[in-house]
Amino acid sequence: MSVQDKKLKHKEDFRIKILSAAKKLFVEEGIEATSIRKIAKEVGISPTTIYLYYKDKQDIVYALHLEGCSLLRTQMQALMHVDHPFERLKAIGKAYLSFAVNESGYYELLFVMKEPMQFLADRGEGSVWEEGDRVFEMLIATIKDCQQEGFFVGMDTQTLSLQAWSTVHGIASLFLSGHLEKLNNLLFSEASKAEFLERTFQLYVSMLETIK
Amino acid sequence: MSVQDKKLKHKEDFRIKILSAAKKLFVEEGIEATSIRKIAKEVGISPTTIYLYYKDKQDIVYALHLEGCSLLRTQMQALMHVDHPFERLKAIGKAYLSFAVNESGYYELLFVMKEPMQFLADRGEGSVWEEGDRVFEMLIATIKDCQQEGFFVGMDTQTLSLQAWSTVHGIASLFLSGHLEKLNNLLFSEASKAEFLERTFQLYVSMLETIK
DNA sequence: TTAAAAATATTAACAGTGTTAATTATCTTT
DNA sequence: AAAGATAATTAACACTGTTAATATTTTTAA
Repeated sequence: MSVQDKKLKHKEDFRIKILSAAKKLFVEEGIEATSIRKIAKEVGISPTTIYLYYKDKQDIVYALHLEGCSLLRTQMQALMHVDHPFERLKAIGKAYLSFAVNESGYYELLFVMKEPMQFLADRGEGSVWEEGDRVFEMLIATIKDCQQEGFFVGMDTQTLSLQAWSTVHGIASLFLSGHLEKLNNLLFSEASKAEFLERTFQLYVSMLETIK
Repeated sequence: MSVQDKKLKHKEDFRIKILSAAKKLFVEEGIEATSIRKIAKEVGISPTTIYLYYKDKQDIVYALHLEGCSLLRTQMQALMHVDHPFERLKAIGKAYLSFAVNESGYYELLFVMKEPMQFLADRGEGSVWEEGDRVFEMLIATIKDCQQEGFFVGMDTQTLSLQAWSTVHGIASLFLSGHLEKLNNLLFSEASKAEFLERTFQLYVSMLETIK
């Protein structure tokens, strides 16, 4: 291994070290409470050393967001084998909601926080959220398959996909932000907390089945 | 006017002064960039003086959120006279989306940020988001009216209401967070930006019409 | 092997943040 | 006018992200 390769490896190793420290902290204490200084302490280096491996904090946040993206994509990819497209669509929706609940930190990073999108915007006007695109692509493909099987005939695929995403994102984000909990009209007990996502999702599914 | 009344008035005047300074800053520079120190400078007082009138920053954020709530409620209230309940439902949905676009700062304060809900949670476990409740109540009432007119027969009113809210919130929040913009699959031009909200909303409306 | 050069890491520092304690100024009451 | 209560301020703490200057280590060249 040449010296140059060693350097690159060292650089990559450190990037990973920093990132996993960041992830550990942000899982344990939340994304807001995760500072550069705490990450540095976790890795055992000086705070400024981090800037040799990441441009700034947004860069770290973006890198973390990429990890979340690939995790979600992996989970959804496992469902792409489901034969019947409408069943697959339902499975994807459920998986998305599960991801929101079980990986709430990642979910906020991917779909709620502005930072990752701002990072892309800073990178240039025409920059694209490729990792998000890949995930969304699976939804589009599934809905296209549905249409070929006679579902949603004559409807615009893109609008349909965006609407499906909006629906699950809407309920997931209201849930995670704590808004549902504080709404008296929904006076739900601890037990039925997660059930609320399920019920709303099921209603949407039944609406999709009706319009067929 | 007694001395005690004068004191109360002075206190209330100052609370309003601080709040409108906060609102001005957060409209001009965004909510993130609005600090206690900047608010104080805007009012022309010392930063610590603010703590004589508001418990902490979260308290100010919550007060600001209340103003946003009443603004949204006012706008929606103006639609409650629409006779046909389904037409009213559509009008409410449009008004909600308009609020999200035209009062994006308030929208984030009301439905995206965790702080106001955290403020309630800190106030006690059984605390309720009354102002939000009042807005949501209008949606529930409208959907109930729809059901009495033969729409959505046999469906759960609460779930239906929550699902309607989720749908519009989903598209609004994805739009405001910048996620839609960076999605290549949606490659939308500047002109069609707002159109995306409209299209997705219309699709939902047509779905509601279909299930009738 | 040693001296120069380059890469890497650290400390010090800046300009901010929210917030509290101690101190000063102002107003109210006796 | 003096005493007491209220209001407002300054000073300070413990943080934040980030940059410049300095020190250390590693690599290259003589």
